[in-house]
Amino acid sequence: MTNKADSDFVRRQNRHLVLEALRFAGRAPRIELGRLTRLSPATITSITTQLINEGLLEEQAENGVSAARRGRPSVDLSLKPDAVHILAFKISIDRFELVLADYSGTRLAHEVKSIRTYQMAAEDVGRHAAEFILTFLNVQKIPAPHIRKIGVAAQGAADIGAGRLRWSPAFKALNIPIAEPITRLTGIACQIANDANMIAEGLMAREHYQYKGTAAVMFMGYGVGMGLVIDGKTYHGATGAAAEFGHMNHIPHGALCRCGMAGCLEAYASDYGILRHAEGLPDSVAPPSSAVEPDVMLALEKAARRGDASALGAYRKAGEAIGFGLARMIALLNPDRIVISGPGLRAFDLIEPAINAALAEGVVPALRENVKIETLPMDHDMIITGTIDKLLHDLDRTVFASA
Amino acid sequence: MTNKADSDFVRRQNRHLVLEALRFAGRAPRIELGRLTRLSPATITSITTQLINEGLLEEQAENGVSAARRGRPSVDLSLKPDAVHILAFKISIDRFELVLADYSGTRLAHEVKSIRTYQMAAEDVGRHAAEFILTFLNVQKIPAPHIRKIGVAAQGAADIGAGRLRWSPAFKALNIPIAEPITRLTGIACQIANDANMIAEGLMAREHYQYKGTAAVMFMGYGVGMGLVIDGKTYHGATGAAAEFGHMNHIPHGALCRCGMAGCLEAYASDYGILRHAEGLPDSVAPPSSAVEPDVMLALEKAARRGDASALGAYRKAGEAIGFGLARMIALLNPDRIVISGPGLRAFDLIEPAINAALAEGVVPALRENVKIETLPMDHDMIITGTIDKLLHDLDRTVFASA
DNA sequence: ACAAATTATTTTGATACTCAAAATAATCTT
DNA sequence: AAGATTATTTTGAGTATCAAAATAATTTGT
Repeated sequence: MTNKADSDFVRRQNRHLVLEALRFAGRAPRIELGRLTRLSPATITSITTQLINEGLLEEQAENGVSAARRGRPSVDLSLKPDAVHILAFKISIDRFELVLADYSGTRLAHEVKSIRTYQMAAEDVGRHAAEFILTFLNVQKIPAPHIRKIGVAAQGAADIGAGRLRWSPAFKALNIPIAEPITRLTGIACQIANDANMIAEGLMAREHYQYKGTAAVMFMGYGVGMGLVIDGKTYHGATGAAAEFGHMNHIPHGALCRCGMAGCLEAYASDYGILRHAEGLPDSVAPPSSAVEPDVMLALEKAARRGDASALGAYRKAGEAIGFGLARMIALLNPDRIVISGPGLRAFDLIEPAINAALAEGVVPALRENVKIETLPMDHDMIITGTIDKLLHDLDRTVFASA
Repeated sequence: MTNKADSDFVRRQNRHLVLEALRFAGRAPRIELGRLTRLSPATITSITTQLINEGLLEEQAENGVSAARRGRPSVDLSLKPDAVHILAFKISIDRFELVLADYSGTRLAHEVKSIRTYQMAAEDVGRHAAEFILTFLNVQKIPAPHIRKIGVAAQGAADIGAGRLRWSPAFKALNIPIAEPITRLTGIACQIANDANMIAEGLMAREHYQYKGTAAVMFMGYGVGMGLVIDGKTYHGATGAAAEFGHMNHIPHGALCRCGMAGCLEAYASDYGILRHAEGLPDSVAPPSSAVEPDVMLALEKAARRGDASALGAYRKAGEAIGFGLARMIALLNPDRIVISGPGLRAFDLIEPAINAALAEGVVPALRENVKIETLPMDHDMIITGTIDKLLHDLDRTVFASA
């Protein structure tokens, strides 16, 4: 059951609609916003003047486009960049990354720090993160109060409500508090999310203004992740740890996984899983604690392309794991789209036949036929992009939608 | 992105709220509706008088409850039973079942028909169904136009949009048109759904007025089904064939399933799968085309309780399949609740240890710990109940919520 | 028996929002 | 320079909700 509606709700909803339309379009005249939102010109005028007065929107001087047309020229509106600033913080193995962005989503500054994460004590992580943030803001000469929100994207299982990282390959420690210490030490609101979810977020936000379907965005590389978009919204599960596709069991009592369990999909299809098979090591060999170097994977790929049987076999096993994993996911969720991305895509042609074979064997054709499988060239930045998108959309919805 | 809001939307939303509150409460005075919906007394008066005038609500004479209290006594309102009538139609192997219900959800008539479904030609199914319905209405002396909607619940994969049954254990034929022929021949609007989804629907509607969580309702018996409730709404997937838990692959290249694939969970955990193992037959033996007789399963259960090793082994295999299936589902969806039901529950104590063992092995403890697993005694009627609930909720939302 | 107290419901008047239609603004065409 | 055309704003109407006041229907107390 949803909540009651009143005129306050109406205004919030429609303000939100206008903001999202403009975020999607980049810049657009009022008449176009009316078309996108289906609101009348009168209402658009009312809402946009309000938003301009609040400093969220601004008129763009040069329009150009309509110069050759008859009639009163339209005036483009756009989000006002300095309405608010946000920080996207990406945590991966031995690496902190920070990006400052404005309200329009434009990136203003970028900073990377190498830092030994794996052995870090749980209670120190937040402090290290906060120090990194404060130094960054100091260098950029931006006072912390100008930042409205920090979004942290990390590998592993995030507990969104508690702002903690339940488990992550970047850390040996478990249940690491992230959001609370950052907020306490910097004074800036902070939320945490899973990195694959952020990719899905960014992808859907970018491609579809009103995407209402169900899509699974898979991500393969040093690990295997997934972001789920269900009925047009990124799905986080009861505690924010949904779509742990990499740790969905593939073979009962199977290969040893980084997470400590046996038989996880990741233990067959991630960089280290593929490598372990290619090297002929038994499934019971413990995975390495740090990421596999890119050139090692490159060498493996080359070997496979030369026809090396054990390399080819390892890729085949990876494809079979992914294929059956996707088959299981399809049976459960009946999505209309699957998007595959990640650095592992480089060797996708070596994996794909096994994926397709497994899909043909693992799920009834009627269901299989109904899902479109696409690949998307990897862009490491997509996690940051998605985090920025999510932060801004959240602000639009929760903060700026209300008067 | 959602739709624009206007005063029309506000009224619809709040009318819906009032209807749902009353459906939940059964009967309640206006003041209580105000509390449940958070609408002001003035608004409740306005909405309820309108609904009464439209013949959807009525005042109840005897209140009784508040007789001993001071002040103006409250007047209970309730849904007016004869505002509308609906039909719930359950299709299972060799069996049609029809229930007539009124707007309050009260069942008015019930009819079962034995009919050979399995060999039926795809194009005949709708005609047989329509004939059954028309005969029923004739006997009950109810003109077809008095029925607002028919809801069909069937085993197997339903294509909700197309109103077809893609695949069902009740029929040998595939892609059977259901909704269209029924509507054409009876003149009554018709929709189709998966039976396990209807159980989930009924369960959630009954237990929680404002349940917002994510739950999986599993159903074990002649087959294995599942209904998913995601963020408080039953989830149907892109084409209405979601939650085909029974046909989620368990073991690659594994046991032969009714659906024609190999290795489906159902091939291990359904009646026929358990029986096949108990009888020591190889996994490649084709499943029977009709349901296993209940007394056969009862005999198997007794054998297991006597300590029969092959029977116990079969139950153990079933538990392992279910346990790993649930583990995979948990990794993917991170639900807060799992409800297990169905006739197979009778032997649940024989299966449970293996389920728990598989869960312990198949999913990281952090995720496992976060989900509550409950069992619910089977009530065959729950499919009908859920179908009625869904029909009425849909009517409340789509038809009666608008002026 | 009757006033006071109490609780439920309805009525009244104010406010907020969208929208259609009219008015105004700013351009191009001829 | 008048007319055509397109974008935006203004005006006036309509419909919601809501707070506060009024009314209704009881019980309690004397």
